[in-house]
Amino acid sequence: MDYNFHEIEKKWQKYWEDNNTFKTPEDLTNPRKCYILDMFPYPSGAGLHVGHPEGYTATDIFSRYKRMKGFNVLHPMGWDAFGLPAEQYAIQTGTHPSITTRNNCDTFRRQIKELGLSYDWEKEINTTDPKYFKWTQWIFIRLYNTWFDDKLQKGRPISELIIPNGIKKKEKVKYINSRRLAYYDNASVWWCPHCCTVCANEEVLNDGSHEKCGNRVEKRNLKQWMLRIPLYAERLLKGIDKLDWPEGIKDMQRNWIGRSTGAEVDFRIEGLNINLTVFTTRPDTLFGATYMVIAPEHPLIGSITTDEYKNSVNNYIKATSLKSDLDRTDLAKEKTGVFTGRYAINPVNRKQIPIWVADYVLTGYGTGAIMAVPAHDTRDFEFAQKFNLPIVCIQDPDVADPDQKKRILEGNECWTEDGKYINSSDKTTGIDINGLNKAAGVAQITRWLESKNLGTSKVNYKIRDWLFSRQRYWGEPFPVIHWEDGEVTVMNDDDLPLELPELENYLPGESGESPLSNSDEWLNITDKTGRKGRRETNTMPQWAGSCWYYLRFIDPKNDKLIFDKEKEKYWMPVDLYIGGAEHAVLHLLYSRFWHKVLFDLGIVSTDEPYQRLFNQGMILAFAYETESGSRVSGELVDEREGKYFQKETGAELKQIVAKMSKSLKNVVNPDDVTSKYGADSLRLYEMFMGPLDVTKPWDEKGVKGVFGFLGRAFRFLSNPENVFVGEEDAEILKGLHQTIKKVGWDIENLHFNTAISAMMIFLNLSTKKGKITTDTACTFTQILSPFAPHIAEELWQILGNNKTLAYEPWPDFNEEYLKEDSFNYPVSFNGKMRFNIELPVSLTKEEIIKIVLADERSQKWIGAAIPSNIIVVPNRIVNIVIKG
RNA sequence: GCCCGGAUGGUGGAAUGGUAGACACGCAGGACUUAAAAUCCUGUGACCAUUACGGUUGUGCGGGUUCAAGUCCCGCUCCGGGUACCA
Repeated sequence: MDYNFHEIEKKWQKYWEDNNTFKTPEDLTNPRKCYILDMFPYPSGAGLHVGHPEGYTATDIFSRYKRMKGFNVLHPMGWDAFGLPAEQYAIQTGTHPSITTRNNCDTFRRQIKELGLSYDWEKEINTTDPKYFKWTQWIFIRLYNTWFDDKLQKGRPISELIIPNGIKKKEKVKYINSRRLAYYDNASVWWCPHCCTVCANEEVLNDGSHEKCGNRVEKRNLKQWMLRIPLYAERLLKGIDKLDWPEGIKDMQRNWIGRSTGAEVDFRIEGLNINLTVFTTRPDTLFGATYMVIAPEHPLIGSITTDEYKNSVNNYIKATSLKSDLDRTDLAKEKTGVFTGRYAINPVNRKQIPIWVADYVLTGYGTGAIMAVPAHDTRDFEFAQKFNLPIVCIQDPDVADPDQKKRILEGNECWTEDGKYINSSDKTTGIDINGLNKAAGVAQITRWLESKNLGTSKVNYKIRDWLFSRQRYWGEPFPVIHWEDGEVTVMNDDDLPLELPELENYLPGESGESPLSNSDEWLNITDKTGRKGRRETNTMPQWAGSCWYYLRFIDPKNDKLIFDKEKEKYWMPVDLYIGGAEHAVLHLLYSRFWHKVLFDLGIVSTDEPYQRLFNQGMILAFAYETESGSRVSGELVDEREGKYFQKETGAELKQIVAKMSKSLKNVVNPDDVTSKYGADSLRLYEMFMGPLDVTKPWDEKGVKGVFGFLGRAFRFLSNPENVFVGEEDAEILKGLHQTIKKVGWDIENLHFNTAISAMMIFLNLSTKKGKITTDTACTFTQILSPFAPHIAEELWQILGNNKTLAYEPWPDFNEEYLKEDSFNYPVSFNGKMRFNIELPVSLTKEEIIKIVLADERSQKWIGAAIPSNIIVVPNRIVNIVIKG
């Protein structure tokens, strides 16, 4: 019988749909549950690309396998459908984004269904659906009404916030607002003039361009919604350790949070009654602090600067404010700065040190001021050299090179590693750390500072408040009203959702107002007392919907609650979460943050949302370049003897591997692959290409390979002449059970490429033998089914079964069949393999040595010499060591 | 600069410290066919032999540990990802 994949795939997709085969079990008593989640896609107008099915197939195989293992499986799909493209399209054509979104979702759903993925479509969600974003708004209200109790390291309802005595009524609101997890305030934010919206720091690329559109961004001062994610820094950091995530991703999150320990130290300012507080990770180097630097935006800059230096400092501030952040942070640029005319007192030795202003000190980190230790900090060293500030070495460096040592001791080279302190004592203050090493020095100085009330140990984090508003139309509206008397209120839960108004004009205002401000009717509101208010016109960023979608999947149609508590308790946490590494930090960190808040409020039962995470690698594609660098589409290329030529001109081309993109003319459309080879082949190829987590190039020739395998499998197993009832051949039986064992183990570890290879080996064995039993055929079909479900269902039916194999128990392997009575020993001499010898496994080491040495082939390698050592590793290797 | 990851045939890739190159692609030869496609069979790291059931060499480079290293350790090179004046 021919392998007619078109017919087979259509037939079984219809069967699964008609029978609701993959409906999530309602019964919550089965203790074996598995929540398997994909990072849901943004449904773009372009439809699916071959990168999508990679992760989806992986989770699908895992889901099908777990169902066969007897687990209750939750495996849903949905749409992260808010976002700019639909809005841009609305601006151009007037089509409402909801229409564009619906069409795109329809395309995605159709394409996904054609891949035979076993989602429970009753659980489908869409972030743009008011029934969904009602709850996104509901969570925002929770964030707004939560404060973080630092002592308990826990978020608590704002009603439990203790207001310090003596706070006046007006100050009280301010105080409360200063503690909310969500707050509204002026912020210096990145503004993209092209998109007319702000963007988060994370959305600005290294070169200062907007990630979404590629245009240059600029700073603006605007009123924005922010989330106090840094309050959860410690929790987010500690939580990482327990997670079964790739170490690389964990490190990225740790780096992003950026915890550093050190001390805050107060410096008295000469001639003023104020202190300048700095943060340092190296309080031990206080004796080497020869000057101080404050950021140009430092609040004390006005008071510190002396009259004489006002002009130059003001000019400097003006100059830096004109610089973009990009210019300021460009390391290649020379450091700049000016003297303020003022001096501070170094607390350890009472020495006067000058205070400078320089933009290499950032206002947003630490206290926005530093003590500069040029001898032991490369940035300070650079600055001191340029401005001829003193460089005092206070550590005898641990280096062997005497020349280098001399340079360091003389202050001509910077030393940031460990060493023994010198010049680090003072009689008047009574402190002395000379001779100590770094760890001891840090501890002693910190203790001394704390005892003298001059400083405290302190932990700082790089992570900043999360800019949470966008000047867009197509996003979740904030359930917030700004009243004419200045009060800000959030809506009642009962009044949610706050839906988006219909608009004629989707263009954002250049002033930083979202298109929502165009709708007067929606915008203006009056309360019972006649007080006028205006709705918040910003909308939430795209992250909002994806921050918690995994929770809604549990109970997507619940219109009373965000989800049923019992269901949440049963299904959470997500057992396997697969998606691209591009979300390593942002989505996963934001999502963890929200989850922890919900956990603190008792809304969810787990502290972390995603127990096991895996990142699939990107799929690249070959592209062809002419000598001049222009790109040639793959169809216009001839391959001859491993070289590539342009069909038209005959010119030789260079083959490169690159991201799929329109400009490279190397995009592969999954629909084309499916129509040519079928969904099972596409699935199998995506898994067979290589390990799931690495980037790998798409090669259509590889699809042919797995297509051939499926064809052979189908022709062999569907032919009654090959399948018989009776006793199975021992070799086949052994091969089958090896395959069961390997495939099961590989699926658990997401090693799909080697699982497929094992099945190929078994099929090759079977076809060589010519005949297998019906039992063997059925078992093989079962283990193939998670990978290539359509063909497996068809074969299952041909083999005489009458219902879906989706819930057939996964076959067990029998160790008995795997046992060998002999082993083909490789025999090596001095580690070099020379020949093989088949020996019974029951032999002792001595017996093995005897037989091997007696073998004539051994004589050739031993000759007249005497073996000095013979290593026998049972069932592995024999190694004979000969000296001389 | 710092943090991660990687480098294995013509290609994608296999290998709990134990026979490097499984499996697949490609290529070559053969069968079937009027022919092609499809399918099936055989061979295929390189080099040297080809009288062999032969030998040499080989996992980015240089050292080391070990009876034995693609795998472990030290020092590099190159490539990819993240991050960056974070005190």
